[in-house]
Amino acid sequence: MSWTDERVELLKKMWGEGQSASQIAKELGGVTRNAVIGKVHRLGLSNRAGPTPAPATPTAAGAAAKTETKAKAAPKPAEVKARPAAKPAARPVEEDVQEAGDDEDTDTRPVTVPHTRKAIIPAGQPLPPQPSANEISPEALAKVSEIEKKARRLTLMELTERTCKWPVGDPATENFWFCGLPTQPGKPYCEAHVGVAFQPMSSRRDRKR
DNA sequence: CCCTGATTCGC
DNA sequence: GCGAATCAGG
Repeated sequence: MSWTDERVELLKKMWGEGQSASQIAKELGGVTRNAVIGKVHRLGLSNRAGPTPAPATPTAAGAAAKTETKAKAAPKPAEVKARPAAKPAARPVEEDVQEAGDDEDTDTRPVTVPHTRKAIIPAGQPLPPQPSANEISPEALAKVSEIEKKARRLTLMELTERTCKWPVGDPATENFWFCGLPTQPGKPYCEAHVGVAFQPMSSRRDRKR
């Protein structure tokens, strides 16, 4: 594979969006993350952080006469600070806040759900189906509610191929996350969630209610 | 262990 | 220019 205009464009786009080199590599296909990183550097769009005014390069003073003069004033206004930033806004907060007086819960809760929540799915990848009030073995359900306490509570961006992609909570709420525990080899979910995600055809049928 | 980007250097 | 190997970290 070679770096065609299209591929380079996609690379720039994704890199600009804060995607990781490996993700970009997978998207492009035919290249490794190393190739992507290498290209990124050659393109000179490495530091995703704004034009960090690091002119005071003490080292560049005498020694290395590496005339790094490729800085064409790179006017990159579009260099948005696309930091993933997973705001910890809605943290359960289970600590006994011993504030001076004011014990009368002043309603300092994170955020209230916009009453009009229309099950909005966070754009993107194939999200696993919620088990809803289906017919799932109570054992499995119990197992799930158990592990959800241990879940890593990852954000969409933090998911990788080896993190459980089981969604928890309401996507329209701050209180939404993905399990994130280690996936079962070959599966998109962790052991517990595989249990409720993949119901054996037979058991489904046999389940008489 | 999983992952991240950065650098080097033979091709 | 390219990217595997390697480095340096989280």
